[in-house]
Amino acid sequence: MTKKAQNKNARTAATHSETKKPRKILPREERRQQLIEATIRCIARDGLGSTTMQMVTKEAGLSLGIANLHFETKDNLLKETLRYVAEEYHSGQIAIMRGQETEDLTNRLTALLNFQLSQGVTQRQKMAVWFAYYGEAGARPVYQKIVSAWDRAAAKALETLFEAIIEDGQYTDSDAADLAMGYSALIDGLHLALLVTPRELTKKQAKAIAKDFLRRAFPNHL
Amino acid sequence: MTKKAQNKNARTAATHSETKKPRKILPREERRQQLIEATIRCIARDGLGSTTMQMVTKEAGLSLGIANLHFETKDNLLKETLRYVAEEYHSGQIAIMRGQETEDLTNRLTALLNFQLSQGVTQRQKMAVWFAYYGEAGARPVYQKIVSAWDRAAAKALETLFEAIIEDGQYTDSDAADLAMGYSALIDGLHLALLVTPRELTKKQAKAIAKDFLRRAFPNHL
DNA sequence: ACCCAGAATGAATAATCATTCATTCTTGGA
DNA sequence: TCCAAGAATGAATGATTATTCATTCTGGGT
Repeated sequence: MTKKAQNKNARTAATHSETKKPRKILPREERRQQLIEATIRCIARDGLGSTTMQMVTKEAGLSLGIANLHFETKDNLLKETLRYVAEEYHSGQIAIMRGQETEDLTNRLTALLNFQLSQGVTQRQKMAVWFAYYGEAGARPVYQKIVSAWDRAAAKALETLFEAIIEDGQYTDSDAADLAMGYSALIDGLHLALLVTPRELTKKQAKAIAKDFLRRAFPNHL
Repeated sequence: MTKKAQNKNARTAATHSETKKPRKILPREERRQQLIEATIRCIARDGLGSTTMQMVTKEAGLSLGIANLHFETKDNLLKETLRYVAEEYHSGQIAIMRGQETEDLTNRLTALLNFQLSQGVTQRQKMAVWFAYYGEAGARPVYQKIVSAWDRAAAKALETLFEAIIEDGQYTDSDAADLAMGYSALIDGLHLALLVTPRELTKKQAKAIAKDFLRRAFPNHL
């Protein structure tokens, strides 16, 4: 028997021991989530530009056609992935800023900072996806649109928090809007530095730098 | 005579008035620069991921094969484009920071800020290219390598400048390295905001925010 | 005036990819 | 137990793309 014939047999015989994969059927939403998470890993590993359907479905351990079955098109899969990451980050942020947990402004501020530079947010996977989309945002208005609603909500919440702190601490020469924009720009910039030049910046340092910014702005609170 | 025949003639007859393009021969370096600039425009307009050789060469008004002739591969063209943008930005920055023009530290500081948020640097074209590459940097070490040498040099120059200012102003409780990292993160974040949400932030505002950061850090100098 | 080195062209090639869909398989309910 | 609804598969298709290279053209040197 030739090797070719053996291979053919192996592929034909359903009872062969090696690499049998019992097809599993799951509800639509579970599969969608599974595919979104595989997409995140692929984008982080290989970049948005060279992520293919083959890679994503293989990463998820499923067949090639599955992504089109649940997302129609690749474009759709990418948009849903961005939506997921954006929602995860921004909703977490906003929950802290609107903060039911604590009335104390200083606590809310440090909780926000700790979240924004937390292990979960600053893992390469998440930041890589984030900046991959930013990189294409200039050319793809649809990406901007997905993020902008969340972005505005987060900016508004931050401004409101800063206003309360400014009033509480009588920082009369500070503008809440400008400070909020500056602080979120700083956080974005630190995320970028953590992603691109991790050798030059630890998470601990990043936290210290962000805290410095807040201390200079609100000295009576930190 | 049919329309088809006319078209055929038009294409064949070298003397026809319409769309004749006298082939021009230029030295290698000029063509390379022309192609790099076309690449920048394409990345800004359509994104790094969907920029094709056809688009770049058409944008440059040249034939399809020309880019491979002068850059060997598309990958090479993209790397050289990044190198060009990185050099333009960082060499400009560093020249100001090392500043022969003025010994005055405050002047040097504001000159730096004005350059970093100048018309030339903050035009969509340049920022879009910049962040398109950052978006892929996580997956493409070669991009990190191209930028990192310049990046370290700029960071070093900024740190040196800040050290001088700290000594000059006796800001004893400030760390030059942390301040420098914070300031460049802030500038990066402002660039990102100008690119992605230009409606929410003007260049004037961005300058005011950056200046605020420096004022809080070096109150006696600004 | 006239070559010819090499710059420029673009049709052809080969590789890669997203998407389709005929077929196979799974499982909850009758 | 058995069946049908529909979930999952992956070979095939058609579109797009980077790259090649035979051919054409240009202009500086003789």
